[in-house]
Amino acid sequence: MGRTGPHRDLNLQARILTSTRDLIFAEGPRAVSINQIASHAGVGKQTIYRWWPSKASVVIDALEQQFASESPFPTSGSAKEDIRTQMRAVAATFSSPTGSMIRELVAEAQGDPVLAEEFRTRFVAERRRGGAAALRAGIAGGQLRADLDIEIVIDLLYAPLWLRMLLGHQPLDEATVDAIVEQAWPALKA
Amino acid sequence: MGRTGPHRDLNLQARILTSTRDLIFAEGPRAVSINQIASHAGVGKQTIYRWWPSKASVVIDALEQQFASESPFPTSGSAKEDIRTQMRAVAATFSSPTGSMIRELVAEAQGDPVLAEEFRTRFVAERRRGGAAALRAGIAGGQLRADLDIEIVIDLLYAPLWLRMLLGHQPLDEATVDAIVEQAWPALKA
Amino acid sequence: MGRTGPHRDLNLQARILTSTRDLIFAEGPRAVSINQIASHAGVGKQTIYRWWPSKASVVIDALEQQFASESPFPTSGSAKEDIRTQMRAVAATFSSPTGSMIRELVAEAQGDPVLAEEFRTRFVAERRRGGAAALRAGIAGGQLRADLDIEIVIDLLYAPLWLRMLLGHQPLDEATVDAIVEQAWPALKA
Amino acid sequence: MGRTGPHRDLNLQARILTSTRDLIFAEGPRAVSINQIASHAGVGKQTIYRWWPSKASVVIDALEQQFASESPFPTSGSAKEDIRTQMRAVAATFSSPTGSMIRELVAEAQGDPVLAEEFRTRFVAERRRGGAAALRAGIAGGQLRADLDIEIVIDLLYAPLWLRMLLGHQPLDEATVDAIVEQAWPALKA
DNA sequence: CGTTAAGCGAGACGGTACGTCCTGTCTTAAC
DNA sequence: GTTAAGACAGGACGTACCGTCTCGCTTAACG
Repeated sequence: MGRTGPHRDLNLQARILTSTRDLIFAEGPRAVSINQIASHAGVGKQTIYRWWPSKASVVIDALEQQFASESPFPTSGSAKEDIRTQMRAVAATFSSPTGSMIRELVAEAQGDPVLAEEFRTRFVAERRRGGAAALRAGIAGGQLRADLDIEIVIDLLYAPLWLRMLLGHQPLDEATVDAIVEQAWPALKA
Repeated sequence: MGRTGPHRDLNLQARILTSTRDLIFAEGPRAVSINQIASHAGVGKQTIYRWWPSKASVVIDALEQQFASESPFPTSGSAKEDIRTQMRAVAATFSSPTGSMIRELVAEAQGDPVLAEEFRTRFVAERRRGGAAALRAGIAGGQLRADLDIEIVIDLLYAPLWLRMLLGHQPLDEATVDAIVEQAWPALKA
Repeated sequence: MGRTGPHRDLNLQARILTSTRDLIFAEGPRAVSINQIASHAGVGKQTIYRWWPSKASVVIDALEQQFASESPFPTSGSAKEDIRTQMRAVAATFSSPTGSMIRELVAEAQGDPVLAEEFRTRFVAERRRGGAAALRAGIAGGQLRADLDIEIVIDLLYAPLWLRMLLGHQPLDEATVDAIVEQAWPALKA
Repeated sequence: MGRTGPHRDLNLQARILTSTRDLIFAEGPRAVSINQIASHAGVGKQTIYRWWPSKASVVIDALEQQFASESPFPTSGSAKEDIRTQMRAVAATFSSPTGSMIRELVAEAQGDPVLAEEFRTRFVAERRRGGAAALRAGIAGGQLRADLDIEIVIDLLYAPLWLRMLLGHQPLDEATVDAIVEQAWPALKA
């Protein structure tokens, strides 16, 4: 019992997300419209709205696709080293074109609570989990203080990276990461 | 060699900035258009565009006006206490309607390098100066480590507040501030 | 090779033209803005600009719509009588609210060569054709001179009506038409 | 009781009128703003509004200045020849840049009854007087029919020239003038 | 010969309309 | 029946011009 007409082309979603990413890479955050994405992907606007409620929702999926291939960090045994490695990876991402997508989402989320929640749940929480795991491993291994407030410490370490991406008030490179780790270390070490 | 003709009407400027602030407080940052500001201030649209290049530029000035009356923090003698007081004030501002204006500016700055630079120079740098002063005083008084990297430490302490305002992933209250200070203190104290 | 997607909504076009005519009749030609037309027709401004390059272009179409229902003049057998009848009809139109639309178009066309050409082709030429036909019939019937320069004679007869509409220097009524016909008749009759 | 202060600088008016004429010559009718005239004349806007109520009023004065040096037509003794000469002069003016000024005024007058009246009184009536004089001379000399309706005949002869300037539907040259005169002559001659 | 008030340039002002752009929904024709 | 193309209502944007107003410079008549 076959059906007639073309079927949902699953390639379409991928094409849309790729176009979104390419356009944001090329034009920077906030400079991309739904119309542009649609025509760049060779897709009708309705096809986008069928699956996503807003441009930002598309961006968040494109971002997730970007991270899909992310491999977990190897653990070296040294908590300080593992933290530094993770932070360097975050800094590198924030400095790369992928940072533009994140900046776009943060910007859009300021006026869209639904998106904000989605962004927190699907992206922010996800990234924090990795950091928390490293911290907990360090505590378990006796290298970090047992009484650390994990959420607070994650903010101490990572918020500077976020802020430098968003405001650009200070550089965001490996030296910066190292300085943060060194500066914060006395507060972390057992 | 003065110039002839009428000059910038400072009264008017104030009216525009006040209207901008009032509207943003009432409607939220994304819901305010230049037309609304103009008609609320009883002003022609061109008068706004004569003096500011964009809505965001008006907002940044309105924000500055908001902080113009800011009084300097009293110093208690205790570096830890002074830092905590300042951070609590920042957290309070970030949680107030004024925070909406800041969030709007951060969002808009993601796509507007000129605005971003203006925001860094006129707002961010200004606020960081206060924190740096408190830290230097603490170092001079022997209560804080002499080898602190001031810029890094400011980020450690304040970036979490910024990020909680922008992402809303964690609360932003006095308890949070206290937890941050306590957690970071071992890294700061002499 | 057809095209896909929705097509020009002719219903909508009619609504826009009717609104244009109604507003010009009510307010006079110069007092009508595109925004007014759009909101009176319950239409987005872009919908107007999608199909017409300027307000004047809309007016010219509204004018054409006005004349679409025009019935051809009955021929009485008397060339002089037929000419007079036609001229009276023109004078009546020029004196009616429809005259406002024509005056607006003539005015606008002074600064817009494209509109001028459109007006000549679609309105002026069309009206002149009727006059020319009457004249040729008169010549064929032996009532008018065989060597008439049709274009010149049409100007002789109708230009006074146009000019009185545009300048208002002299009345534009049936008596005027009759006087013109009587005065010019010796130059026309066989 | 005299007054103090500088007096009205009559040079200014001339400069304004010349600038107006130059700009209309250069840009065509309908393309000139008061701001442009003011800055081209090196004059404040208020100086223009001090003496003229509208842009069109300035144009009408500039036009009059243009005609100030006009010399009366010599009379040849032949009514037909005199009429033809006058009409050729009118056609030449209408075809020259001066025609742009007239077109601007006709256009503006369609929406401004006060200007329309001023234009009729100060320009149209003035020009018609010359034609009427030639016709009356021809009647007096027995070359033209005694029962001519002067106003109607002036329209018959000159309205085609006006209309060709305003609509551009037919050429406006000496051959045209000759054709009009020849075609109309049987209606005029005694 | 200094005072004073008008003429003047420059241009800021409130306001209106413009024509462009984008969003999110709806419609049509092709495959 | 899904799709690409794109029309649609709505509304913000930034520009241009209008006619009024204000500022400070210059200048001529009065005292």
